[in-house]
Amino acid sequence: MARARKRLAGAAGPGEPDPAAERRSLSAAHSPLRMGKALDKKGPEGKRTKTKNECEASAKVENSGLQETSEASEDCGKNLSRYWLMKSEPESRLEKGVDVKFSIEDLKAQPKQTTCWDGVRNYQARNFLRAMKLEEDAFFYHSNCRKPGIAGLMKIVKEAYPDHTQFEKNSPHYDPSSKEDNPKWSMVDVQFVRMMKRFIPLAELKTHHQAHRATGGPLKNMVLFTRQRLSVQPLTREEFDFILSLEEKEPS
DNA sequence: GCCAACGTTGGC
DNA sequence: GCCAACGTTGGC
Repeated sequence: MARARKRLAGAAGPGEPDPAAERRSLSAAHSPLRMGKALDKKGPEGKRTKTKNECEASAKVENSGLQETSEASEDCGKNLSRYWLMKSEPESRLEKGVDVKFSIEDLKAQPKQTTCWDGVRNYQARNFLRAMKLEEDAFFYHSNCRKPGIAGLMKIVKEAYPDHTQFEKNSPHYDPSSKEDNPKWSMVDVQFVRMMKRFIPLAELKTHHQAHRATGGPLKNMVLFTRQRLSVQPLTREEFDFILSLEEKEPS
């Protein structure tokens, strides 16, 4: 966002999590929570970002929970492709006097249609950012708005690096506990790929999720529903492909 | 380490 | 605007 808004990820407030909390989150495995996107710019880029990590690290972190391990281990070796869902608020909302709004239209309007995904302040979400690799696909999800749902597709164009907003006192995402020589929070850069052929509303995803819980369908464990509030979350390939297939169908 | 209070997320 | 879910804080 250019100013963005993002939602951040974490829930907690002021700030800074302690190591124990971090450990807990990591081990917990997963869950996604929420997130938001960010904003804007200040620097070269503006919005939120993601991170980078390697296979090993990422596989460990992530897998722990959310996805299946088997899948994860596979990834590590070869096809490491993973898919993501990242939340951002498309409607204006002030956070410490700063508008965190950042919609997919805002992303499209950025230079090179690229932004840094800043403002994530939740350990699980941060760890997912760190697990992201170049060229991976992510859904751009509109949250906390009149029409929540998946608006489009973007891809990771820069792996995780320190989120500069954690050091900026004026940022709504300033974290006084984070030190320059040991940054706590990360972001990645994302680039717009395309709008969904049709907007996929949260309600529709939920309907499928509920049906799939009974039938064993692809959305049965979708993190969007199993871990509320996670702003950066992983999707399996099956989840990703199923959601893309919804584009061709009539709204349900 | 437990756990109650607190604050945030985010759908409705 | 309400409020349920849930992560974080901080006393003990």
